[in-house]
Amino acid sequence: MSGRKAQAARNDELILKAARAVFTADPGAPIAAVAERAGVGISALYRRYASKEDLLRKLCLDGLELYIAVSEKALDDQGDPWEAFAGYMRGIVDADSSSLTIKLAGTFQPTPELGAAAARASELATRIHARAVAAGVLRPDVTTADIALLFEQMASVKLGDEERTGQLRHRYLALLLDALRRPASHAALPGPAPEDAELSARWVP
Amino acid sequence: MSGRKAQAARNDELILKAARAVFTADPGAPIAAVAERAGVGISALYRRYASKEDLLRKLCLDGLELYIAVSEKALDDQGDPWEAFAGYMRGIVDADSSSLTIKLAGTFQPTPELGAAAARASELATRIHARAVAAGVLRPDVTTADIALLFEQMASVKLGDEERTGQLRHRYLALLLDALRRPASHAALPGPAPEDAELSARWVP
DNA sequence: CTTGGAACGGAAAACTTCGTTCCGCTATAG
DNA sequence: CTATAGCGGAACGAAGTTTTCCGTTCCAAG
Repeated sequence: MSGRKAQAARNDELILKAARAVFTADPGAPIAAVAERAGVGISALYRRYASKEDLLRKLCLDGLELYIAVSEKALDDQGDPWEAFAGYMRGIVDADSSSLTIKLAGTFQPTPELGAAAARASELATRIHARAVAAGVLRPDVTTADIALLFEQMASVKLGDEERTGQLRHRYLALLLDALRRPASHAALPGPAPEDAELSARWVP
Repeated sequence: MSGRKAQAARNDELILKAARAVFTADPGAPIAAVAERAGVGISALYRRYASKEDLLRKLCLDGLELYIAVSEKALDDQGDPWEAFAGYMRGIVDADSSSLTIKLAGTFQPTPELGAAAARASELATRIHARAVAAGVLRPDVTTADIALLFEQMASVKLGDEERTGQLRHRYLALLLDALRRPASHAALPGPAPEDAELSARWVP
């Protein structure tokens, strides 16, 4: 398979990848930024999606499905209960679906399909949470909804490039897991702490 | 004191309060939103500030000064080292200066006065952190810069009205303090956990 | 070869949003 | 009574964004 058709199929992926990156970094980014990042013209976008909202919906759904996939894998893990739970949280933080799913929510009309996926994601999160509580490895006064908000807090961390941001998110997730775990067991924090220079870089426009 | 002059003096305060509330909720809000919230016309704003940037600078400086005041009060606290540190963190979260100071940074040309205030704030934060570490009450692998990023994470929590948001921030701050404290001592979480309805409310535009 | 049309690039149209200005009005100070 | 500080909000102009549109390219079928 090659030629024009192949190029088009490649662009499908290219555009989605670019859109995910751009809107994850800035949920209010213009469509032109996506096209530029994908290395295609604007019309290549509009050939595939009827409107910006359409593209946003697609991204949101993809994000939810990734979330669901990570959750299902975590539920399959029948090993150490705490490690299964911690692995779940690390997986969700890596998936970075909060950024897209939450921050884009409210910017478009949700479809039934999207609602169904959200319900499924919520159900899985509840099961994972319940299992960890039942196993006695999770602080019992933290609820499923708490976990959801904590994910958003991890997603709010943004500093430097994508790699550095991920590193820092895991650093604070480790701190959080320390607070969440029962019985307590304080692990070392991963990744280097932020440098002052990293912080102050945000002060210059 | 009454009459026209009094009304103007009252508007001074009204406008600043409205601006703080509006830009805290949405750093990119239009100036018209501030006027509406203050219950005044747009010209009342422009009589006091030459431009939007001017107003933003004023807010940022006020936020930094509040931060400094809270920090100085914490440094004065010569009681239990952990309580002094925890009180400091609770104070900063209540002041909610991260939302204004950080999220507005980079949107305007900083003045020397602003730079000086930022330097002073940073110095105080370092002193407070160092004191807590020296007293052995703070997890030693957490740096001053870590604390700054953790403040931002608390500030990223936004759910329901202002009161509910504050409540939740303190809930997660308590969790965080649990992870930060040495030797470990797990306190109960304050405030009710988020309800599912609170979370899902964000899905409807 | 030729050619129909899918896919594309990118300029321009159409629209939105926002900061700022301006003008007419009101109520007070003098 | 009058000059004017202070104000409300419509009007304006500059950006910025989404969407359309049209000329071009390139593959594949005849």
